[in-house]
Amino acid sequence: MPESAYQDIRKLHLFSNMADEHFQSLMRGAYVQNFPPQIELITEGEPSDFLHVVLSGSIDLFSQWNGRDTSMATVRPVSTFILAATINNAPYLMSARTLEKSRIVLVPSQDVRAIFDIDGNFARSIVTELAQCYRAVVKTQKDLKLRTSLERLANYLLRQQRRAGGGTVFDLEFEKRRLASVLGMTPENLSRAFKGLQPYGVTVSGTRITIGDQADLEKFAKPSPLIDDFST
Amino acid sequence: MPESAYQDIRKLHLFSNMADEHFQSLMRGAYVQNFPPQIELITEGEPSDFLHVVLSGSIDLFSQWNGRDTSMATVRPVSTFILAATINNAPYLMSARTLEKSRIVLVPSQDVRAIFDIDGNFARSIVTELAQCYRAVVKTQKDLKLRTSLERLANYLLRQQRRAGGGTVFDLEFEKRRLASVLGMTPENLSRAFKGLQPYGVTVSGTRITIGDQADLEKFAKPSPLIDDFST
DNA sequence: CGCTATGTTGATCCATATCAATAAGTGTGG
DNA sequence: CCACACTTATTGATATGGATCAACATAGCG
Repeated sequence: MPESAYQDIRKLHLFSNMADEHFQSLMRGAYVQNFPPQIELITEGEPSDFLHVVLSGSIDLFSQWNGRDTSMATVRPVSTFILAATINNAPYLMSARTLEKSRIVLVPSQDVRAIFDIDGNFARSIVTELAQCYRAVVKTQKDLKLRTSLERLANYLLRQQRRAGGGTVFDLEFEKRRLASVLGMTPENLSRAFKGLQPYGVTVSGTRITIGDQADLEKFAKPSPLIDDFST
Repeated sequence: MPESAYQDIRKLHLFSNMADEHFQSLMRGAYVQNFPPQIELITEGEPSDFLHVVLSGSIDLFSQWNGRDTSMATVRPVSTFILAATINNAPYLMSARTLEKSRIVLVPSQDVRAIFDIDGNFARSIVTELAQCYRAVVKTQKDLKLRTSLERLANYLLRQQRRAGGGTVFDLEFEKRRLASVLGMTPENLSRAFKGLQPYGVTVSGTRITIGDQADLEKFAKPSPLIDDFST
C-alpha cells in the first residue's frame, strides 16, 4: 500500500489514537483497490470479511427486499463503512456499490477484531465512531417518520447548502434518482416536490439549486438540530 | 441501592466484563428510583446527564417535531437506554417516558465516560452494545422504507409471535395506539390493517392475536433475517 | 450524432391520513 | 358493585399525498 494512503487512514478518528504498532499490523493485512463505477462491493447477508475505508470516490449503501430497493446512505472520503457488522462478526445489513471510480482500503475484519481486543484506545475510538453512526440513523428515522416528503426535501436542501459552504447557490451531491431513494420517494415525486418548493424561493436547474429566500424556506422546513445537525 | 438490583445490572452484557472495582465505583454514584406510569424521564435536546437502566416496567422512546410525535422504540428490562448520547456527551435525540410503573437506575454519565476511559473491557462491551443498537435501527429503517404498512404489521406479528414463544396465540406487548405509532401509521389505519390480514388467517380479539395459518401469513409477510431477526 | 439513461410532465390509481361518529374498554367514586 | 367519565378502538366517508403508468424531453456518452 502506498505511503500516502497510509497517512490518510491514520488521520481518521477511528485510527488516530491507536498504538502505532497496532496500526502497522492492521495495515500489513490490508490492501487498496480501485473500482470502476457501479460495482457491487458487498452484498447484504454475506459475512463481514472486511472493514472498508473509502479513500476517494463515493459509495452507495442500499438494501433490497421483495424486489424493491432503497438507498440508505452515501459514504464519502475519508471514512469507513460497515463497522458494526465487522465488530459484531455479523452479516452485512446493507449492500454497497461504487457510485463513481473509487479507491477502497480493505482491512480484514478478524484483524480489526483482534486489535480491538488488545488496544483500548482503538476500542474507544470505535465506540465514538459507532455512537455517531447510531445517532445518524436515529436522525434519519426521525426525518422519515415525522416529516412529509416535501419537508424532507426542504430540509435536505438546507443541509446540503450548509455542507456546500452556506451560499445561496450550490449543487446536489448526487443524481436525483438516488436522492429520491435516499429521501424515501419516487423520482417522479421528487420532481414535483422541487416544484412544490418554488413558492418558497427554490429554483432548480439541473443539479444546481438556488435558495432565493433563505428565511422563507427555513420557515417552511423548520430544521432542527436534533434531526439535521451533522455531528451532535 | 439494594443488593438484588446490583446483581441484575451486573449480569447485563454491558457490565458483566468490567473490573469489579470499576463496577463498584459506577454503582456508588448511581441511584435507583421508582416512577409511576406516564412520567417523562428525559426530553430530547437536553444534555445526557445519566445513563438509564430499566430494572422493571417499560419505557417508550419517542420524538417530536413540529407538533407531531412518533414512538421510536420500547425498552424492556433489563437493558439500558440512551447509551450513545452518554458516550458522546451529546444531547438526547429521543425523549423517554414510562409506560407503566417502572424501576430505573440512573448512572451519572460522567462516571460512565470516566470508567469507559480506563477500563478496556468496559469499552469493548459498550462497542458490542452500540453495534447492536445501530444494527437494530438500520433494520427498522429498512422495514420503514421497503415495506407497506400492511407488510410491516404482518412482520411485526411474526416477530412478536416468536418473542412470545412461537405459539399460534399470543398477546400484543402494548396498546394499539402505540403500536400504530411504532409501525409508522395512524391508529385508524392499524385497525384496517388488522382486517387486511384476515384473509391470511389473522384473528384479533382485543390484544389477543391468533395466527390461523402460519404458512399463509409468512408467504405474505416474507420475513427476512436481515430485517426481522432480533440479534444478528 | 444518435443511443441510452435520466428527468419531467400528465393522467390515474391506490394507500394512508383526516375527520366524524360510534362502540368498547378502563378506571373512579358514589 | 354499578354508573359515569374518559380514554382507546373501530367504522365509515372523504381528502390527499404519493405511487404507478405512459409519454415525452433532456442530457450524457460512445
